[in-house]
Amino acid sequence: MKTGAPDDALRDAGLRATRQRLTVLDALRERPDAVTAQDLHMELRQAGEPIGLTTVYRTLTSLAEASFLDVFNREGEQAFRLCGDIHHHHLVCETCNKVEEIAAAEVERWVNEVAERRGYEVTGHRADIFGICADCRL
Amino acid sequence: MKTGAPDDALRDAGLRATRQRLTVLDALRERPDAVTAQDLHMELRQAGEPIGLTTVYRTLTSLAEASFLDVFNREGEQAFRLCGDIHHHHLVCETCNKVEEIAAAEVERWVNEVAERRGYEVTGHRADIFGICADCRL
DNA sequence: GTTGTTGCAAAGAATTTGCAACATA
DNA sequence: TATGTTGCAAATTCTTTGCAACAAC
Repeated sequence: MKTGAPDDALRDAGLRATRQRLTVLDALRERPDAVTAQDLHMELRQAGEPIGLTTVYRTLTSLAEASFLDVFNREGEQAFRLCGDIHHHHLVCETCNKVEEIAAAEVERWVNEVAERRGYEVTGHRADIFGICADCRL
Repeated sequence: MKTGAPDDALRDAGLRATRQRLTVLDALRERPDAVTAQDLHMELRQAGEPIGLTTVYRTLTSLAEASFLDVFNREGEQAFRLCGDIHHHHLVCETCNKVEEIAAAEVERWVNEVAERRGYEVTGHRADIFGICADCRL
């Protein structure tokens, strides 16, 4: 029994701990990159996990709504990734799709300044960096 | 004959200046906000412009590929907006969808610092602020 | 036992493609 | 006139929904 029981997130989200949902959560825990519902479903099926595409979609959507996942809108589709904190930014490797979280105090400062100067009430912001990680540059 | 002839962009992109493409470009010039192919098509048709949805999609895609438009991936669909410079950031009003461009020297500095610290070769970044503009707050 | 969950099949929405008619250079 | 462009209809792709069988609490 390890810390951070696999179904804590589900309980917290008011979702029943079904085999399928646990499977999805486990898969997400092992990836540093963001996945698509389609891709995740295919991988799980290939790994022998019996789970329907619909369920993958529903599980990812529920977890994202409960703020357990980050949602990335790639062209045409959306990718999901486990996230700890509510607020953070990302460093994304465009080659392997790995996503690292980054702190951004500087950005927050800049956001507030700009918004105030232009008369906006801030409701959110995003600041992501795209690049090629050290491993992929080898 | 005004400066910045409406079809300069098309010429530059190696595209023929057809009535439809000029119509799309004109429409884009009048909007400070990003539009969806579907929405733009509907508006043009309602305005009596004979143009097909397929053509709107193709025109927007071509212009975006030629860097004349910015592409915003909203959930499920993508919105386009005319852009002058290759690089800039945005202040987006979530109520009226207006998009203002903002300078972000501070952000550029932050981007380079973070990337270097983590061993990434920067290929791009994005920094947008979402909020409610002064007009919409009245 | 209740009530939430699953997953198939079908519906939907956004976008792309085949192809014959047509406009631009 | 030669080649790029249009637009309809049909095909694709991602995502959602209806609903009956089923699993969690």
